[in-house]
Amino acid sequence: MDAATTLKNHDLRVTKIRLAILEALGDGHQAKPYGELQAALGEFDRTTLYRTLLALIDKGLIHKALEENGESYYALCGGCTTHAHTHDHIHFKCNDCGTVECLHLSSEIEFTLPGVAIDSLEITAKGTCNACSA
Amino acid sequence: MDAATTLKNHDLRVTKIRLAILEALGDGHQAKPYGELQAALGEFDRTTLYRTLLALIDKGLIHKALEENGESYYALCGGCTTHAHTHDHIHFKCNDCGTVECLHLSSEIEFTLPGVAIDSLEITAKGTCNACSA
DNA sequence: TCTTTTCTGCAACAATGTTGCATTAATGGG
DNA sequence: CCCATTAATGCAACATTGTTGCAGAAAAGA
Repeated sequence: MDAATTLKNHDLRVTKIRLAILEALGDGHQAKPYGELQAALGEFDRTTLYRTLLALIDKGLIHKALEENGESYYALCGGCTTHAHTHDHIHFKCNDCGTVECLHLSSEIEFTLPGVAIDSLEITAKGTCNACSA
Repeated sequence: MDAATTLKNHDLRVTKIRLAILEALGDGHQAKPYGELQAALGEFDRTTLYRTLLALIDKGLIHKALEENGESYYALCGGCTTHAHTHDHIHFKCNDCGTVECLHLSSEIEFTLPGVAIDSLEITAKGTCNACSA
């Protein structure tokens, strides 16, 4: 399914910046920092980028993978559907190359905390990726 | 051990703002957002607060518990020593009252990712806390 | 093509992060 | 207790991101 169709399916009009963002996010298993998106989409206004990201998040097309040093990382919601990301979805950041990947675990992470009800889990792992450790 | 001694033990001079920050962070199992710290420490310059937080983090007295919507939450390194927080340390945020707590798990969370070497894990759980679910 | 609805760009402002520099305060020695 | 040294603080200034209002431009469907 192409990007334009995806947008229509989510009640979003097909516009240049939306197509450009979806293209910039690539195959979706990698998250990109806001700054990189802004640089890649320099032809568009910063406010428009900001609002477009909000719209895409709202409609479940992308998600904020992580926030680090005041910068947000965004990624396509690949397999993830609109409903909450489940406990088998984690983000991995390579300390060497800076790449942030969305990964799925084969099994869910489980644990309980006394007295509290857990709605969502955000798990960020940091280390060295395949390519950088070679 | 009082705050002044703790500071000295970590190669930090004992100053007003440092004592005030340590006091503001209370017993340490709860993380406070930057904005709240700044409001509580209004008598000090914003830059000084910023640099003092960096210094306290650098010396292992406090840590950044989480970052959300561009705001950082800070907490005392209670049991944690200077070395990295281990996999049994998580942060829980109550969606109702906004409280962020540092919690320890009885068992470490374990999982592997093919090909990558994991150095650190950050786990943030969100939901409803004990008090708010009552 | 026209109309409606939404999106975009611009202006403007708030908050946090960050650095340089001069002044002030904390420490340890005498 | 005072002095010299070293580190911390406050101020100014600027970068980046987040955020809102509003008018003009563009998308969608009839």
